Amino acid sequence: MPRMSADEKQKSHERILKAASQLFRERGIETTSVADVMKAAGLTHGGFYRHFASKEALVAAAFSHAVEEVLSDVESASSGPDQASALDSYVARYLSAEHVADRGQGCPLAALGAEIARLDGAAEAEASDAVERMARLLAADERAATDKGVATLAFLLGTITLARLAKNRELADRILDAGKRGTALIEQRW
Amino acid sequence: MPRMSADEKQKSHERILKAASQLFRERGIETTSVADVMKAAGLTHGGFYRHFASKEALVAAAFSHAVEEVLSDVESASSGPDQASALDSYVARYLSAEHVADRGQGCPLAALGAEIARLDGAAEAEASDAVERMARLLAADERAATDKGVATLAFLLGTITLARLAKNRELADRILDAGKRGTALIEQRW
DNA sequence: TGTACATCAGTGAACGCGCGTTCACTGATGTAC
DNA sequence: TGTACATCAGTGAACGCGCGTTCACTGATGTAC
Repeated sequence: MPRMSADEKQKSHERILKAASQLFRERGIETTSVADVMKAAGLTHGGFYRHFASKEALVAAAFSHAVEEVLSDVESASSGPDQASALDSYVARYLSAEHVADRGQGCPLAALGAEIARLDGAAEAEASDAVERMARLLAADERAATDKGVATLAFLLGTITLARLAKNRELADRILDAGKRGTALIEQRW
Repeated sequence: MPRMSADEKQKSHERILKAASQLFRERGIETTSVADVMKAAGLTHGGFYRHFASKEALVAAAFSHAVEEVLSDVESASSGPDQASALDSYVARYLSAEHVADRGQGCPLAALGAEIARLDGAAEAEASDAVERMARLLAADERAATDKGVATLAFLLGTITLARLAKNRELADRILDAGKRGTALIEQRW
């Protein structure tokens, strides 16, 4: 069957990256093997090293991929006519039961932040930049104080982490409600 | 050398628990081996199963141990004469550069929350209860709305997670400052 | 209180297993003429 | 455009290694008389 065309290779590359960025967020980095990722991408593990130098390199690339995805999503929405409501709808989606359940497509900082903070590879620097970019977006009012954005991000991330720890739906909903009230408070009174 | 007295066994048990609760918070659960824990407790790995049925059981016990430690610390302080200022000083300690650096002795929800949310063992139920107890303490004003406590906890946890991702001290300090301002806002305007 | 014996905390070698990574191999792809 | 050949994407077996766990063993502890 081998070998594939250059075009096919790039498609494989993207499938690996997509699978990794989802599986790492869902199950964690250490708990997801290279073979798991390759299988999810429809390939066998041996071919992995034609695409990435190591698992560590994949971690950095997959995290970066997830961050760009989320960021460009918010960026494009908030560059539209109604910037404020675009951010509001992003916050509402962030604090939804769907986001609590769907780690694989959710916020990479919430899913992997604590784990990445322990590493000291390329992903660490990526994550630090992601925090700043995300905060700047959430600060909303142009060149205004990014500390408002930092506060909003901290609040969102903390809320979803607590909601994911809740053992039942009712508690999770109470946590999400507190999160909504909190972000509104920051929005209005910062 | 073996065997030790019942008294010595209990001391070993406590050393294992203490080492585990620190190492798991520092390095993560999956990235800390049973042998690492036993070595830190001054023992060899073989003896582990005289104390715990499995690594999973140790995880639950160590997490619980860390939570009780933190909780009794805050509880005893806030049952004193000046409850409000005891909570204030806890929040100040939580949002300190020392807490950012010292994961091993810090908040177990911040260090392990995301990782535990992915498990489905005994530790998961423990963590859910820990969220509720912690929130009740932080709500401060007696039987008042615990959603204020939930919001404060989310904010603290989110802030320390972001600060731990910061690649330099300056950014970390800016994040901690935003956290201080945010908790004060919740305290005053909730 | 002293003696005989069962218990069991701790040791360190060994187990099966899954991990990240390497490698010989395959055959379609891409290139040089 | 056609032919000859080098490249290399993907496969699947194999590597060394560290993991959680088990086990035979040790000798001090605890207990029964």
